[in-house]
Amino acid sequence: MKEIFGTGQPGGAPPAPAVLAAKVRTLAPSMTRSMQRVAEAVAKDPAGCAALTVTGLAERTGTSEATVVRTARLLGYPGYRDLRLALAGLAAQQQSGRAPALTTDISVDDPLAEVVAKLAHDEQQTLADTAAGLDTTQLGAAVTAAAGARRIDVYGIGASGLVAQDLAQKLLRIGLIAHAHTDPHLAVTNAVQLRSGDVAIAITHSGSTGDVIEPLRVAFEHGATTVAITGRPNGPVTQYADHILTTSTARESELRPAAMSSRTSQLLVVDCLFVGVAQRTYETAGPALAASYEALAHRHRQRR
Amino acid sequence: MKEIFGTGQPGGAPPAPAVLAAKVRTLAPSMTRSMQRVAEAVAKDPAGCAALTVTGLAERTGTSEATVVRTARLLGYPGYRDLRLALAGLAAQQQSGRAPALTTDISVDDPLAEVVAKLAHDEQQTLADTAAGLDTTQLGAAVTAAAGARRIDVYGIGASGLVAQDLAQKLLRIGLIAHAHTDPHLAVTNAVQLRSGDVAIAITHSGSTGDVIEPLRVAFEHGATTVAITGRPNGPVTQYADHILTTSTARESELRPAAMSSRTSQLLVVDCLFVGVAQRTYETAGPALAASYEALAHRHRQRR
DNA sequence: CACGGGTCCGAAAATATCTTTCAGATGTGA
DNA sequence: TCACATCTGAAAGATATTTTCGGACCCGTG
Repeated sequence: MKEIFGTGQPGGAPPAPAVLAAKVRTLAPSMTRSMQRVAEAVAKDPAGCAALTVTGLAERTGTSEATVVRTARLLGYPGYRDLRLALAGLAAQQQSGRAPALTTDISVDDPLAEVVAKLAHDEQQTLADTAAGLDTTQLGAAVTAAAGARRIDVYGIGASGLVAQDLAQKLLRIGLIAHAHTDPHLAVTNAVQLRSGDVAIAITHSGSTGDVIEPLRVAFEHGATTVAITGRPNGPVTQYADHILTTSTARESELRPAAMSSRTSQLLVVDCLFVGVAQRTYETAGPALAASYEALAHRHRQRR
Repeated sequence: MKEIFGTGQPGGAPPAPAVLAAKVRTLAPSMTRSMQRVAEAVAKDPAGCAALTVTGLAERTGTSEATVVRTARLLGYPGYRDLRLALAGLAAQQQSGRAPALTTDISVDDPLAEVVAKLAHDEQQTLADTAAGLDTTQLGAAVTAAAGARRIDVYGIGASGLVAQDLAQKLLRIGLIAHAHTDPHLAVTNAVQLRSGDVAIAITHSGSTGDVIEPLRVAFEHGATTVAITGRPNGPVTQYADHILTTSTARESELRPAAMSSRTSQLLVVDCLFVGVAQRTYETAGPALAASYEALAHRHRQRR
C-alpha cells in the first residue's frame, strides 16, 4: 500500500514561514502522539529547534528521526530540511520585536470583563490562523465550481449546520440555487439528484461526521463537484472531496467548546467562498445584492 | 582585529541574521574573486540562495562547493548550513517588512488571497470593536437572568436567526430550557406563554426588525426579563428590553453585506453570554458539557 | 624567459545529515 | 480475546556538506 502521509496537500501548497505556527495549531489534532510532541516543540521554540539537526530534534522530543521527518511532511514541507529553514525564518521574525500572544484558559471564576477579552482574543487568533492556513488554490477551485454550478447543496449538522445555512442564505441572495441540508436523510435523498455541474459542500469540524460524509459521498459518486470544509484535512470526509478548505482548530477547554472557534473559522471560510463567487458572478450578483437590501428595508420600522 | 559589528558576540559566536548584509559589504574587499561572487549572490537574493544547496549555489555563482563553504566561514558561520539558516531568517524579515494597508474595501477584481486577508482583518476589527463596546454590567445582568431562568426564548430573523439558534443550541447543552424562534408568528404565540422568571432575547442588527420586536414586546408585557442584542442601542427594540447588549456596526460595502460583520459581532456577544451562564451554573453545566461531548464522539467514525 | 614561492581554486573523497524501508510495538473495534 | 490497522523507531539507503589534496594561476626575481 502506498504511504498515505506524504500526500499532505496535493495542490502544491508552498511552505510559508509566518503561517507555520498557524499550521501547527490547525494540524495538531490530526497528528499522532509522537508527532504532536515534535510539533509542540517546534511551535514552542522555533529558534532552538532550527539549530538542531533531525537527529537532535528527535532526541529532544524523545522520538525518532523518521517521526520528525513525517511531521515536517504533514506540515507541508518536502522534508525536515525545509521545515528547518522555515523555522529559522520564523525565529527571525519573532526576534524582530513581536509581542507573543498570551492565551490563557477561561476559568470558572474569571470576571465577565476578562471572559469578554479572552473570547474576543481567541476568536481573533482563530481568524488569523484560518486566513493563514487557507489554501487559495483550493479556494479558487471551489469558487469556480460554485460560480458555475447549476445547483449547490450544503451539508452540515449541529453547529456546522448553522454555517451551512448561512452559506446557503447568502448564495441565494446573489441568485444562485443553493440549499442547506441539516437532516441526514433528506440530505442523502437530495444528493442523489445531483449530477455533473452541480456542487456539494460538506461542512464538518471533525471531518468524520458520518451524517455529513454520506451525502457528500453520494454526490461525489453521482459526478457532482464536491467540497469539504473541515478542520481535519486528513479526515475521512476528504476521501470524497474534490476540493478541501481547511479550517483552523484551536484548542478547546471545558468552558470553551470546540464548536466556538471552529464555527468562527468555518464562517470565515464560508464568507471567503461567498465573496469569491460574488466577484465571479458580479454581473448578476451586484444587482441581486442591491435588490435584497431594498426588500429588507421594508421589513424595518421607520422610526428613528 | 577588533570586532566592529554590533553583534556583541565576540569570538566564535554565530552572527545575527540582520547584520549579514553589512558583513558582506565590509568583508567583500578582503575576499578573493570567487568568494566575492558568492557573497554578492547571497547579499542580492537571500531568499533565493536560501533555497539552494551548497552545490546549487556553487553552480549559480560558477564556483565550487569548497569556495561556498569558505565564504560562509569568512562571514563568520561554522559552515554553509548555518549561513543558509541565517539567509532564511533574513529573507523572512525582509518579507515581513511589507505591511500592506488593508483598510480598503474589497473590490470586484481583488485576487482571492487579498479577499481572504481583508475579510479576516475586518472580522478581527469587528471583534475588537465589539469587545470594547460591550457593557459588562448589562452583560452581567443578562447572565444572571438567563442563569436562573425557567425558560429562555430567543428571537431572530434571517442571519440573526442563525445566531439565535446558535445560542439556543449551546444553552440546551448545559441543561437550560432554551428555544430559538425564527418564525414571527410562532415566536409571538410562544411569547404569550412567558411570565416572570423567564427570559426573552431578541437579536436584531438594525434594532428595528418588526418581526423580532413584536415577540419581545409580548414577552416584556407578560413580565419576562427581556434582553436585546442589537447594533442600535437606541433602536425601537430597546423600548421593550430590560438589558441591552450592543453589537458593533462596521461599515459595509457592496461585496460585504452588513450581515457579515454584524453576525460576527452578534456571535461574540452570544458566546460571552453563554460562557457567563456556564460559569454561573457550573455545577450542572460542567457535567452537561462533558456528557454532550461524550455523546457526540460516538457519532464520528474512527479517526483517519 | 624560466623558475620558485605563494595563493587560489575545484574535483573527489570523507563525513555528516537527511530520507526511506521494514518489522516489531501499540492500540482499537468486533 | 483475536484480527486488523496504525504507529514507531532502528537501520539501510540517498543527499548534502565538509575536508583533503593536487593542480592552476599570479608575480616577482634571477
